[in-house]
Amino acid sequence: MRSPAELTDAFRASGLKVTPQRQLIFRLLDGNTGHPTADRLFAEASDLMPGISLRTVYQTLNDLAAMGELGQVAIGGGATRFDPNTDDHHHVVCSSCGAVRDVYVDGTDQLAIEGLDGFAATSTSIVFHGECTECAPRESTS
Amino acid sequence: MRSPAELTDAFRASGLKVTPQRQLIFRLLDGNTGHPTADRLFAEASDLMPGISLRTVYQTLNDLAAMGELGQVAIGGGATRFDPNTDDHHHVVCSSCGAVRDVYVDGTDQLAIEGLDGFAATSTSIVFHGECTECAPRESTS
DNA sequence: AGTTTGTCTGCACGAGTTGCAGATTAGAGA
DNA sequence: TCTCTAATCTGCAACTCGTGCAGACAAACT
Repeated sequence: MRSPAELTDAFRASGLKVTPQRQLIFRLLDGNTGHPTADRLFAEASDLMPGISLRTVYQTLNDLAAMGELGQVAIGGGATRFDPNTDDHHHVVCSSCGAVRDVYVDGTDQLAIEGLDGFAATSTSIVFHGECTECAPRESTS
Repeated sequence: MRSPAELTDAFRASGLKVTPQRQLIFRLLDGNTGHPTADRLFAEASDLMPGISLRTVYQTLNDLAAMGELGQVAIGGGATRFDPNTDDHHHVVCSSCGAVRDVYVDGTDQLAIEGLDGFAATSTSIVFHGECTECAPRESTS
């Protein structure tokens, strides 16, 4: 995702208006590596701008995603996770707490895919499941 | 997923009962490569057994998944896709129609993952996105 | 066949997300 | 700066996917 200032220009260039609500969301996402849900961002935004609507948060996130400035991580189950990191990367998800972390994977071009059968794959998303350091069993201290 | 007959034994061995509804669902899943949603299976089941409840379909699918007989494919967006194929495999999803197909990927062990940072990854799921042969632009015949 | 215990159905509910409408405001032009 | 128009905001209803619950029912052991 580009910087809040650049997004401001990009929004106007697309005929979209730049409101205080949107600027706030730009700032909350800028450099955010926590892969927040819309609800989480709404909570953070509400602290800084009481009265902001959840609907507005969704609207802005969808706009950003449509512009390709924001990724959406499909882990199964709960709410959509948003990711301002638009680099070519993948994710690890903690099976216990649901934490998501960016990982960079090398060697995806060398994968031998069998069974494509005419299907043209244009992008790849890899999700690793495991346990984060917080949730990992610490020397079985039970 | 094992055969309907084997599942019958496995269910009973787990203290679960084997009902006509469950047997029907076993049969609908047996060899099914369409990655159906619960709703889709409910529609098919309803044709063969009018009056069957969607709740029962969910219940049975969850039981099968808990027993490890059924996989769940996390593509973003819609309903959960169920997959009776329990081999070590991955998926391609058509961006246009949402069709899902199994693919076998070789070389996942050679992937170099950077940024794990203590995170212990125990399983990997890869989803390729692209267009299926049905949806692919056919020589731009427009 | 009788009894126990899990299952079925139908419905209400809950999470996550989107559609809609009226009030509001960004931003271009006078 | 004032005006105008189109985009946006908020609040609420609605929608999708999935689960909890309760009473009727049936599988399967004895």
